[in-house]
Amino acid sequence: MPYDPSAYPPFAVTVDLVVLTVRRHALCALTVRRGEQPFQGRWALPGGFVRADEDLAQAAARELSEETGLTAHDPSVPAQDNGAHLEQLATYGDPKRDPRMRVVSVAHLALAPDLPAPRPGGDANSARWAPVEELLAQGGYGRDGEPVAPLAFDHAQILADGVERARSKIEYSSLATAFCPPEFTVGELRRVYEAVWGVALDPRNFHRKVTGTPGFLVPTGGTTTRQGGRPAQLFRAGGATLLNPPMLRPEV
Amino acid sequence: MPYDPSAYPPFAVTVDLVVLTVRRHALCALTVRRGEQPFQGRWALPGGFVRADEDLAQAAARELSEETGLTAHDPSVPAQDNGAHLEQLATYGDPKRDPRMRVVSVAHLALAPDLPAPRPGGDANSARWAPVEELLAQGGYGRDGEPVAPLAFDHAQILADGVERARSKIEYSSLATAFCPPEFTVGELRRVYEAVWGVALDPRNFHRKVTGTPGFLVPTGGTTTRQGGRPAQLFRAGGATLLNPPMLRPEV
DNA sequence: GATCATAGTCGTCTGCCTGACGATAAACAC
DNA sequence: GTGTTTATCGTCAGGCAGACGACTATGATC
Repeated sequence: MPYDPSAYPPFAVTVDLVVLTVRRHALCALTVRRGEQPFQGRWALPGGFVRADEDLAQAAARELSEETGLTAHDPSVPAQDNGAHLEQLATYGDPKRDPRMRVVSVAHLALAPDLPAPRPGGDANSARWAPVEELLAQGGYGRDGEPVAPLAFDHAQILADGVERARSKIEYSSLATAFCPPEFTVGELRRVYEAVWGVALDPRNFHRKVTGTPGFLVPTGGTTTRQGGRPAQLFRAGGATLLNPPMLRPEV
Repeated sequence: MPYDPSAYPPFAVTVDLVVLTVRRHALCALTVRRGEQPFQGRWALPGGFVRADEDLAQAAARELSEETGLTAHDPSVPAQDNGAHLEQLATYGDPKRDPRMRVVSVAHLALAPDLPAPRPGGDANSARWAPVEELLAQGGYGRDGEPVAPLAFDHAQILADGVERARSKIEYSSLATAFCPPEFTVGELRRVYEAVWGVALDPRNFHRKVTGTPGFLVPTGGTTTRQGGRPAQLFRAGGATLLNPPMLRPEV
């Protein structure tokens, strides 16, 4: 198989982002409204072309910053504030996924704490956080009864894969803290798990589990009552990244 | 961000394969000798360009077939014979990973049973199964005392990622059976786990665990003594793909 | 201020799973 | 027959998770 660099088929390479957060007890994804054909006016995942001198991770971090203002965590620096977790998800390269030309998209998954407001690009109507439940309800209806158009391109599949990755990854890693602000309570962390998994968890067993896992949570000393009820201890994420034994997602 | 299809930077897209098998109690990977610059004469992972009308998975399956004669399992058809497991691993796109041009490589992971002989391409000296331990021993020495040159390009990183994926995936899935022939004994399956993880497992506890997990193994009724000792029951892989609870990799 | 609702935290109990390991079974080599 | 090898069954103790009772500390309401 002789290697002829001039004979390779030309591709465009993009990065698409599945940016997840937890808002009002629901797992939400960032979507942007497409301004051009194809799929004009439809919602899509944010993304863009990889530049000629850019690594894939750099391109994903740049797109994330452009769309949300978030900076990506450097994985080598564990306990960082004000940043999102960013990792490569999978690559999608069906020849017909973009009708215009051959585009291979390297999807990335970002997990972010709840942001004050969707500030993407400055354009008001062009971006929003939408519950993944609505986005993935194919041909269904949103919470307000409006019919929901499916996402552009193969973005519904990409989103589904990203959500599944997030759901399984918070089982055996401490990634759920990426959805939380720098300081958070055990109850807030539990509501993250409940929103991502879509189940109810026993507060007592959850508390025992997360406080008993070494390196998962570090108490800051402070307390808060922002959730109402008895004041709760505040924690920061500990250094541990892998939970052993893992959190178990309830069956059924 | 206006979308200008004529302004995208041109990329070449390839698939690279991490093909793993278990031979003589060791986890081995398929490597091919490079015939051209750069890295001429060095060992590399098999791979090649994605064709213009090909899906990424199709390209990976085609390369796998060309190099090994294996056909890839269709994941939608569970209990298939004479095929390898094939899944996407990750995508590598550092701008400098190929000195000639911008190449993005979508790496795939294939798990295959021990093959009679490496029959890649027909060229004798151009391909071999090598223990991953030797391939990843950076600047180390192989089993025969010969110094080992590291793999070409970033293939050592790709191989390491593939091995780690395989090691973690046999924990919670039934994928270890992909390393076994269609019918196999509990002891043979245990040796697969031992080779992939590089640890020794208790035969009695292992036997209890795998035979007690519903859907993992289906007895065929036959027995064999091909491993010596008392005849062992033969099994086929059951329909279950996820093991719950998982096999636990021993600590340290 | 008493009462209530809400959320957080600590304990107990039971069942399941795992790791350590003894014992037996069925083949082959000599 | 004896020894060696591998397979398979059993036992026991420790750890962890699910179910759930009890108590604590706030703010809201009357």
